[in-house]
Amino acid sequence: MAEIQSLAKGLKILNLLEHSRNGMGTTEIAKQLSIDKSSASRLLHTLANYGFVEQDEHSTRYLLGPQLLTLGQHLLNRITLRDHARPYLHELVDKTGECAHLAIQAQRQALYIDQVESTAALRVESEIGTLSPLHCTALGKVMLAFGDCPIHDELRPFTHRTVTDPSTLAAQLTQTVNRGYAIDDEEYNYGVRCVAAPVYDHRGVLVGAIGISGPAGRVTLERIDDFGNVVKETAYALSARMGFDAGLQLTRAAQD
Amino acid sequence: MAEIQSLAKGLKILNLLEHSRNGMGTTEIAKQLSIDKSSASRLLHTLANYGFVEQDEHSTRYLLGPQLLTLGQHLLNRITLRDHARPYLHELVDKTGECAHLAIQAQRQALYIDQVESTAALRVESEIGTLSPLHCTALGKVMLAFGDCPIHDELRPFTHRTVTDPSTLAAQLTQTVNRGYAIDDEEYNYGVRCVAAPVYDHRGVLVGAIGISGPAGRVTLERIDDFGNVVKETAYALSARMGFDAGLQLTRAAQD
DNA sequence: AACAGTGTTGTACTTTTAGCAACATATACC
DNA sequence: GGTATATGTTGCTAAAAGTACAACACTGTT
Repeated sequence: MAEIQSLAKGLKILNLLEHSRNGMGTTEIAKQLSIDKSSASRLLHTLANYGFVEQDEHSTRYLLGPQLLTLGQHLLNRITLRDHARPYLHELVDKTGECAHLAIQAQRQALYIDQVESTAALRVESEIGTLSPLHCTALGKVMLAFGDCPIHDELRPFTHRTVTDPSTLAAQLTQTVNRGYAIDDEEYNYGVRCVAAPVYDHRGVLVGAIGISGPAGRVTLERIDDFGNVVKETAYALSARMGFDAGLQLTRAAQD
Repeated sequence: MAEIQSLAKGLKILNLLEHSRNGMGTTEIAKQLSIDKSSASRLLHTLANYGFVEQDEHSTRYLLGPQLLTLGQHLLNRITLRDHARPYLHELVDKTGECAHLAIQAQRQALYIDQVESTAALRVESEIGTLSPLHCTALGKVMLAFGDCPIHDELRPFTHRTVTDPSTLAAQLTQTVNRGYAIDDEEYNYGVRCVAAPVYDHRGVLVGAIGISGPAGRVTLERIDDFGNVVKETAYALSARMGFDAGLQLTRAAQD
């Protein structure tokens, strides 16, 4: 197996910088890796050009760059969430018999990134990759209620049940927080009710929402609290799978 | 400035993989970067050796690797908002000649966590670590306008200009969102005007605010829009430094 | 079974890179 | 201030590394 040595050296530099608190100088890095100062200098410039390292202040010491953060976050938020969520979506389908969805927030909307269809004959069709408004979908309301995005846009009506009054919506969101799951009662599509709950990552940051949606005839208002609790518990299990630790929040709050 | 080309290619692969949800194959990567399959293959092996990429399941497609997460997290823990903000506070002082501040939200108040004093003779004294109300300071208004915290407390007056009417404040906050910066026009301390703008982190979450404050004689209402735009742009640059990418949301939506 | 599509190896060619300087700049110490 | 020590960057050429073109192994498809 061939190795591209120049690349390997660059990667070694990154690993080296991880273990230094205040950054390292060109010479220091060169010594650690047993390469010449000039090589280290050129490697560092290349890394800096792509944002993988950064020169601190007076163009002296090098630190890890923001690009690593971008890539790392990207990895964390996208790849893991969807993969981890899949079995939980199946679990929801098994327990409720309805279609299950996973969404994240994007462009102030809810972006559906995964879906597991129920085997039931009457099922709600939906497409992965579509954007839906936040104020009238269960997944969207979860993001408004548990997330950090203020309500910027107008509350456009889609059905006669769509909540268009901000204070009514605010009250609903408070209720949503209290009960731990959000409801869409035919507010986006006639004949469709949805329930959704928040998914957190290891830092306790809201990363998405999972939920179910089904015809109002099956997802009745009498049963909706049972559905809600199932979704809530499943979402909580998924959060735990993502490394979320409820105790962590308390610790952090105490610190700040 | 010399560039190590092999290293650059490896880094380009990482950037490429960021924008693909399901990973990419060797051939696909090679085409995108206009390099040979064999080169791509060897570069990928090297990246994989150091954990920067990973082969998915049946040794076919490549994905971003866990090492990026490690480095990214490391960076995140190490570098704080305050460290990042400092040069930008200096920049504000240089450009405006006024005192610059950094604040975060804590306990429903604005907590001043850093300050850079201007060299001007008439300067506003302020102490790091102090808490100020949200409704009558520029930094606080930023948090109300761009953040997620509803207005809980009563709007206590500090000067005769303090806004105590909730709907007036709400209108001001809408205005604040539209123009991108907040103003405190002698609403907390007589003779002091402040301007502040929001700072976001890599996830697009509001993490704090930076702003300037100075005597009303220098920070006049005529000049306040100029100050505002300077603060806004500087805050935006700081956000970018924190990993915030305004285009990210669009990119994400397009991919899935 | 042939085919189109991957991904990984050999090998000779040629380009890039490493190492050695010199240079520029910064910091410390009499 | 001037010398000394250390650092970071830049020319230059030998030498080593990487590239391209194959051939090969493997998969799934028609």
